[in-house]
Amino acid sequence: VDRSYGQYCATARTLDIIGERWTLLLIRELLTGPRRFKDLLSNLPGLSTGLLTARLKRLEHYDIARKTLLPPPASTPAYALTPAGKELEPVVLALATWGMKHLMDAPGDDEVFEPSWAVLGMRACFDAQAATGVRASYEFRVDDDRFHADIDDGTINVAAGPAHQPDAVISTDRVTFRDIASGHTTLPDALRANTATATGDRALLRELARLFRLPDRARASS
Amino acid sequence: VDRSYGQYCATARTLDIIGERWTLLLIRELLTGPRRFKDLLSNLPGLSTGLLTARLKRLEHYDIARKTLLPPPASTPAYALTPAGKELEPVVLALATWGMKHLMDAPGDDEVFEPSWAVLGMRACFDAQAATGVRASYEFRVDDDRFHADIDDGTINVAAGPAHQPDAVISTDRVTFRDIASGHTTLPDALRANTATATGDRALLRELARLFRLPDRARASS
DNA sequence: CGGCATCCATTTTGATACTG
DNA sequence: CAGTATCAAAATGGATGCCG
Repeated sequence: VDRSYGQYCATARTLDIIGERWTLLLIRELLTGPRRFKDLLSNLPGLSTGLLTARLKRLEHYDIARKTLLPPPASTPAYALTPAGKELEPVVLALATWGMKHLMDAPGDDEVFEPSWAVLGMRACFDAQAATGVRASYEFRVDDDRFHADIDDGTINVAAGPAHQPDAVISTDRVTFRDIASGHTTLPDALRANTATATGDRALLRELARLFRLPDRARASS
Repeated sequence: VDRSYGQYCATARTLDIIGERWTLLLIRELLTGPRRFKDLLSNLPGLSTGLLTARLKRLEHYDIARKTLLPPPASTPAYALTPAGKELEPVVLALATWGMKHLMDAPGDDEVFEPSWAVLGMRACFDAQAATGVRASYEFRVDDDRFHADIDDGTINVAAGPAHQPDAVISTDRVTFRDIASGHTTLPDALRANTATATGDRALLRELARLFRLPDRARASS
């Protein structure tokens, strides 16, 4: 039940552990914060409860994720990455970066979308160079979901949940947000079309386009 | 036969294409240069001819690899990465970096090892900072295999084949090379034990330890 | 050598029903 | 809600035979 590539190679050994189907997407989910069993299921359509259990067990066994309790008043079980698990972020961001450059044509009719995925997208698109000396806190409200990006002199922290002291707040719906995140429209265009609204520091809002750069699209193979 | 995650997400789309078993290891092989069908088979024990054919077809379909002819006098068919395929190097290096830090205990009795894998390891361990202003060409001879690393002011190019004008040449056997690459011994120790020999620029040989740094081992979970 | 095709045993998966 | 248990469908692997 434990199929290994049988190679003394760092890449192969990593893939022995996290190379199975669903595992890297599961890690993607956990990279934006602790998640409950049912939320993992609903964000990974097609994954069955049994397989999710097996994957989580495996991640626990290798000290990549851990079962925890959400802080009160929730006090409900959830899964969170360990430090070793968080160190897999470069792997997921590298996959995302390549995908953004080569694969992000229009969404398929049957493709689902979760705003939290764009949280990782922002980490991948963040331009640390452009952010030197910049200090800003943005809050994003997408329907009922909200998350925030805190930027401080070349570093960024994007996570789920509201910002503590946002300098600017952007509100929009899921479809518009998806189109902005994928480069099919821009925030200024959405503001003009009234599908998005923004409040707060005007100058910092204009900075957004400079801080997050989508890669030039290279091709659109199917 | 084409199972997709069905998510509008760059990570998921990338995994739709290269997430199947064997695919990333196949890309690892091609990242060190064009390879013939039989060499791919022999470096990926357990992969069958039919599955290798299927994987190569898929990579060709997505313009990640291409079937080419090796230059004369060989003139034999081989597979090489396209530019888009080479851009997957950060993915493989990220996997390797994590694996080196967390998983590289002693080799299992049944684990195979190919020196070419260490070529990628060198790219992953290369410290661009430490190499500013350094210009050097190293050749490595591992039994009959040879490859080279050319360093020029913070950039590195590691590939199979001999160096054009090596400043230093290191010769050793596969086992010793494996132990050096995995941090279980060091080049100076191997030289003292006469399991490795080195000729050429002494100063540049000493530089090696500074240019390539293995990560601190974090744990050794099985 | 460089593949493609076929057959078959074994694993992995996906869907669904079920329990504390 | 958080999982277990079950079963059918699909993917994989290994061997082998064939052909240019």
